[in-house]
Amino acid sequence: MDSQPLAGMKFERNKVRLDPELLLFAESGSAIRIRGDGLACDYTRAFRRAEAERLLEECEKQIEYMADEDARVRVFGAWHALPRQQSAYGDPGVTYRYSGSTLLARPWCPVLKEIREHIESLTEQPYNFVLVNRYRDGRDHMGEHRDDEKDLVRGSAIASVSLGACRDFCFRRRPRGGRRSVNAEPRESRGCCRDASGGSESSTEDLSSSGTWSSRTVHNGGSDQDTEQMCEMSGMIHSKLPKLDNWSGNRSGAFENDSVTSKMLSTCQSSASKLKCTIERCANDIAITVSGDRLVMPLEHGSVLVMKWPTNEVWCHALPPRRRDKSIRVNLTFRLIHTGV
DNA sequence: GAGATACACTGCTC
DNA sequence: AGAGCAGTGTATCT
Ligand SMILES: [Mn+2]
Repeated sequence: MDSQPLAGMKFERNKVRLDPELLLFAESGSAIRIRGDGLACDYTRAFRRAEAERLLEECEKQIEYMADEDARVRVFGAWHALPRQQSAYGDPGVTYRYSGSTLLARPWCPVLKEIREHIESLTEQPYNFVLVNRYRDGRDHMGEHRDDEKDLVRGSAIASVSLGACRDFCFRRRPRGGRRSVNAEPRESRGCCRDASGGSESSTEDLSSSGTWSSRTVHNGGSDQDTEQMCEMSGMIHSKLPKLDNWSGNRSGAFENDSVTSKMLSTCQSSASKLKCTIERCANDIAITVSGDRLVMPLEHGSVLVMKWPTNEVWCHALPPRRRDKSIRVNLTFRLIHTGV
């Protein structure tokens, strides 16, 4: 479990199975921290309700979206309209490429500037770009993907601010689009061997010491040396980012209970042996569910989810349709993009 | 230049 | 009827 040489470690996809029965509840108004098995995410409320409402209103007034006819992507050879509205803002000249498309940043508008400043101070990381996705109703969605663009500064975090409708957000380890025959793994029991008892309190630090993810870059010729460098970088940012412990004051209203009942103020920790992932929560009421190999969490109005390295190296995420929902959601993903210089 | 990848869809089962 | 998986059938990037 400790110090093996990076080069000697092997990542085996699907070796680690999530406990399908795991269901975690917490009280709301604060923070969740997920660590382990390649996941490194922090979640908290970033704005109190009234403020979030105002910000959403301003976003609706100020943000301009691509014309529908421009919002198209090509996937698996076919062109499709995006199942959502999209736009991009950022520092002058910053562009972001994904899935063959190039987005050119519009100059910051006041509300995005304001939100960016708040999120920068909360996460202690600068951002020079924000991708805006507007989900008109529960039919709008986003498919599984990783934010693994080369334009992103290696090891930097992505801060995802949610305004409006609460929608589920899913993480999945499995690769999209199963390779056929050649690499197909021999069927392996997909059943839930439920021996949930195990427990074996994994420590929060298994992220940096365990080898489950570290030797494996994704499927593009990253070297072990790259990986080591990223580990170092991640360590740096890791030490700066988790401000969760300091949030118990009234800063940002993170613990203000103006919309929910908040009971426990103690930090509790849960872990599932199969998940090898630690979930810490502070007085929280959102439910994180793990079923099969999916981890699902609702993203509330006024919240921020910080996806840190190495989350996007291995885990896909998606915003699946929720067809019963009728209301809009605006999502802002703040990013740090390489500028040519 | 070869090999991996795919922010989308449909079609199917439950 | 909604949710979630499987399989894309070809351009693009490394
Ligand atoms: Mn994303």
